[in-house]
Amino acid sequence: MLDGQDMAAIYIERWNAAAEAGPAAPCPVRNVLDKIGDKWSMLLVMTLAAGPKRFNELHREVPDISQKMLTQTLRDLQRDGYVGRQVFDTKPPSVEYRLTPLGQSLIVPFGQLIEWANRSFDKIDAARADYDAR
Amino acid sequence: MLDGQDMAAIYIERWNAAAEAGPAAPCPVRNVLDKIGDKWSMLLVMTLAAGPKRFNELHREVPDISQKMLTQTLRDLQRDGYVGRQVFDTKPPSVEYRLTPLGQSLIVPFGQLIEWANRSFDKIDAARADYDAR
DNA sequence: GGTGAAGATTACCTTGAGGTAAGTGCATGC
DNA sequence: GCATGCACTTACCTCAAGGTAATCTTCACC
Repeated sequence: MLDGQDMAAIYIERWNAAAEAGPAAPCPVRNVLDKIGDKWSMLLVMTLAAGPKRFNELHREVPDISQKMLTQTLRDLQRDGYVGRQVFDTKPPSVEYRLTPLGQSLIVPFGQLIEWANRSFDKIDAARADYDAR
Repeated sequence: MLDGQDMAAIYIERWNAAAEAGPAAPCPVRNVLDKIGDKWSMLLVMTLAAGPKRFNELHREVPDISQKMLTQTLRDLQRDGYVGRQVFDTKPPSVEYRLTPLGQSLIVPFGQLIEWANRSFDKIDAARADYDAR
């Protein structure tokens, strides 16, 4: 089992390798982190964790997202292999999105992070209040 | 032990609660994810995982970052309680940054994610190549 | 023949993250 | 007395993420 510092080393190593290789070869870890940082990707992944959903069904469950961003985020997730898209030849055609095995495997470590965030956010809040008081 | 779907539920629940409460109360989970998504925060945290470092020492280890962003990112991390800042009254004064216990505790789940990213990036690459071929 | 749903695409605009470059105050080394 | 290192700060600029709103196509329904 690796500990925190080993993970740190992996990230830094990848980052530096990518930096040397130039902008053409972005850091693979950053690649994943960018997805996690963006506003909708992980919310959609988590919504799909409950099972496959259709386009408008997703839109109803995540009403804040615009149609444009829903389409675009789903395309990105599909391109990276997190989500599969299946068109059914009904009239009008319906489209179903579901997590791929890769997408499902992300839920495990990502979930740990959610759990940490959930456990820690009052400490963060306290730290902020403390900092802002000065 | 919670499974992936429970974590999903936590995130979605927090998100919706924040959405209802209005923009004044942002989602606590998003808060953490935003830090993870930004370009420098986690790279600095991981760099500090090896031990306390001074300002220019950090700058030397992460040469791509600008002074402005280094200062700003460190301030943000300090505000959220991830890093501590200690000034030594030497001449010229030297400043040391180190992870707090909170910062150290983040390394564990974040490290899991790094490990996942590291294991999975060739699958992602393959998915992209496949997608782009069409 | 007008309306509405499904699953998008397009043009346009705003905001903010992050980069560049220069300056600051102080002290030591040459 | 000039340059250099430390730890910043400030002004300015750029670019891309994401929002809004309108439009499209095909079919079913009334």
